Amino acid sequence: MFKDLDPLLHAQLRLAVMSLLMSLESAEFTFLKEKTNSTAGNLSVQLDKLAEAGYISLEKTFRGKKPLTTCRITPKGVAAFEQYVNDLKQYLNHNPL
Amino acid sequence: MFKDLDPLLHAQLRLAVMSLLMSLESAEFTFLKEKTNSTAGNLSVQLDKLAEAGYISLEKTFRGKKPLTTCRITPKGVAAFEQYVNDLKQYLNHNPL
DNA sequence: GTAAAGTGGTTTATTTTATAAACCAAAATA
DNA sequence: TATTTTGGTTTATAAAATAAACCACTTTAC
Repeated sequence: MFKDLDPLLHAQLRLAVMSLLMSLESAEFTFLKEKTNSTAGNLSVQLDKLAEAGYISLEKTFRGKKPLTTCRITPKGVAAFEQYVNDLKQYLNHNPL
Repeated sequence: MFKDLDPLLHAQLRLAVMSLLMSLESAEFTFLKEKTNSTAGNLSVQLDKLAEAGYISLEKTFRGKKPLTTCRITPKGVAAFEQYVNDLKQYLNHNPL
């Protein structure tokens, strides 16, 4: 009855990041940090997890002399997000038996 | 932008239990165990947490000689569930900026 | 009747996660 | 030139989920 929820997406910060990236071509680290109201440490860790799963790509460059991390959702990430949203519906629409 | 999700509800098993109880007058331990496909140990722990938060009530009696645990959602639980579902929408409907 | 397995759980231990704290290099500011 | 700020990473700690072990009692099989 209840499908398992993708544990990578069923976590507040990672879900927020993915949600933002779903509607954005790309987003910078600092932008995500602000929008999600997270600490840099936490965000850094969670971005790495999403990247390791292949849900997002991370491009690390420099803007002038300062580091610049740019994030993009991948096709795999889009698919995973959509699947997650779909699976979650079972939990939210409390269907009677 | 992203409201904090109630950590008590943002957990697969507890959410599944609450989802079931939203549409049921009451449910027995074994019923919830089957429907959620969980182990007795895990379910026991998570039910206790929901009960401690006042989201459900647990009635422990006997049926014949065997223990019988009956679970019910409380008004507080209903409110929390509805709030959670509402908050979650922000994360799912990826609104552009 | 008594050993073995099953029911309906609880308790404790282990693993996994999330979060926070500490740190680092470079740059900007005072 | 010391101090703070920026843009992060790495490491340590706290919290959570899960699994394993256990318990009381019952039923079934010898």
